[in-house]
Amino acid sequence: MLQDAHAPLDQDLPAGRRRTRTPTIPEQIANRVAAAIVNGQYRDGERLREQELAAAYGVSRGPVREALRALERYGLAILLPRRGAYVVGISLGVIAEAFNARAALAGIAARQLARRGDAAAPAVAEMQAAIAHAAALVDVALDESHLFQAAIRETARCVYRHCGAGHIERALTDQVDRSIWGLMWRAQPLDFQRRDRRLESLDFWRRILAALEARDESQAERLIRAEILTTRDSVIATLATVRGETVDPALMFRD
Amino acid sequence: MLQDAHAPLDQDLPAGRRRTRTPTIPEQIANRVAAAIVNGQYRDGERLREQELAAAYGVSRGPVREALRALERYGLAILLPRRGAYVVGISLGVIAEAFNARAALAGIAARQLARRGDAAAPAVAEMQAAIAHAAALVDVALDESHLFQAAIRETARCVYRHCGAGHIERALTDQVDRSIWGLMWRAQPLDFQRRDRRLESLDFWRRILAALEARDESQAERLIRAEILTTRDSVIATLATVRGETVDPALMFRD
DNA sequence: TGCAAGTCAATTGTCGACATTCCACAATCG
DNA sequence: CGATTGTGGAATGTCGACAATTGACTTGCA
Repeated sequence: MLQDAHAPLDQDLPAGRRRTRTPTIPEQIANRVAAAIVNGQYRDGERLREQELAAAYGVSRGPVREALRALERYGLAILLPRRGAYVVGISLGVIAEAFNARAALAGIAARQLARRGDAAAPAVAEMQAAIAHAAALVDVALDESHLFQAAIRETARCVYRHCGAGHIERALTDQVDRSIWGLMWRAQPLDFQRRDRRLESLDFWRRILAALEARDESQAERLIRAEILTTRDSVIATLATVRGETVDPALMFRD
Repeated sequence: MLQDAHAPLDQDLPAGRRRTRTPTIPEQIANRVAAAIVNGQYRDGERLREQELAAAYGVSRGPVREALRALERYGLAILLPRRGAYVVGISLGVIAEAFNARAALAGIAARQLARRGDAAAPAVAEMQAAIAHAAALVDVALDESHLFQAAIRETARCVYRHCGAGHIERALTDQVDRSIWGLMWRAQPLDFQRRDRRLESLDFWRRILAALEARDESQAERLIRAEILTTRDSVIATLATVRGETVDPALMFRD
């Protein structure tokens, strides 16, 4: 795995053609390697050599080291002191479980938010803004789909932020966000490259917002679960094709 | 905050006097700064300058950069690209909440484990070993209290590992472990410097083990909650003295 | 006087070289 | 013949220097 001498990093492009707010070099490297891992282009346990990666991306080992630390944080690699970095193979089952866990948590959060009554007003306002932002990005270029995804992600975060299930619940959601989402939001842009999926997701969130405004707990929970499980199915289907791998059907429940 | 030019890092000690399995330099730096943050020796938002830290610990900026990434992972600092690292002040309330969250989760895990019947056998065996290990470390030196703490931590992990509440529950526990524990196991060695606390904790775990063997769900849950909340009270009391800070009494509930 | 653009010091980002440690292999010994 | 110890190569860890960017200050202009 290193066949792709890759497209140039953003830093190598003329300033005029740069994407919005250029991510740092370590971030870009981490994102590319992460995507490669999620797409199954690395074997489980495969070694990630600093020198190799540095050469492949045309940078020195410093930024690569940082990228490896980031991958470790996302659970996509393990770093053994003095022994190097190794890929943690992510099976489709693990990815499916991540979506399932999130669906459950998000469902609870949405239900609680709907129950909160007027205390949910700030959430609704923020969601409207976030959804509008996402809507404006529906037709963004294929390789910019992460922008749309970020907007959708922000919409979801509004729900978690304001679910108000005590500081404990909030803390948990935050923590989970750091890692499980780490997987998901690497897989999802792949999904949002399809315009119909963008529209579908947008529609889901509009209906979720409506349910919250109507304080319909069950509907809010049902819809947010459906949105996440739909994403799961779409992402898993894509990855299953790319990786030629199958998933335990039991993990793909719909309920 | 940098008055302590600090004790020498382990690397500077002769090999014979080194502690077991010397941590890497970045780890040691991260641990010291983290302890300083938890102990309230930094103000919220205070800047962490790479050059300063490097000079203070007698290393170059490379290891310091890595240590800062680790602190970010623990939620004790935020890193802004090109703008440096800033301390995230951890209030006693946040620490108390971390313990509270853990108490709730651990209680559930213990209950489920007790309910699992003979499937819990491996957990019991591992716990016995871990407790024996901890017992052997009861009289370890004050500045080695982290060794005892590690043994106790392993004991707790046995419960989480085998609680078997589905992959989802396990994943959540793992995720929470990465961050919330990040706070707790930095605060706890402080606590375990007192021999009576070590004995008390050991006793708790022996009783928890007995409850698990007896398959007494309620007792197992009650005890593990009590152990964690006891630790919470002790740690918070110590920190409150050191930092001259008070905590919302509502967070210090007992059952 | 208020605002804008330009400049400068300080700090982080990156690099290449050197030091250290680990692993694999091989030679030696029991 | 198996186990242990020594050696060599390769990769990670660390370092100091240079480059790039930021934010604050100063300067110029309306």
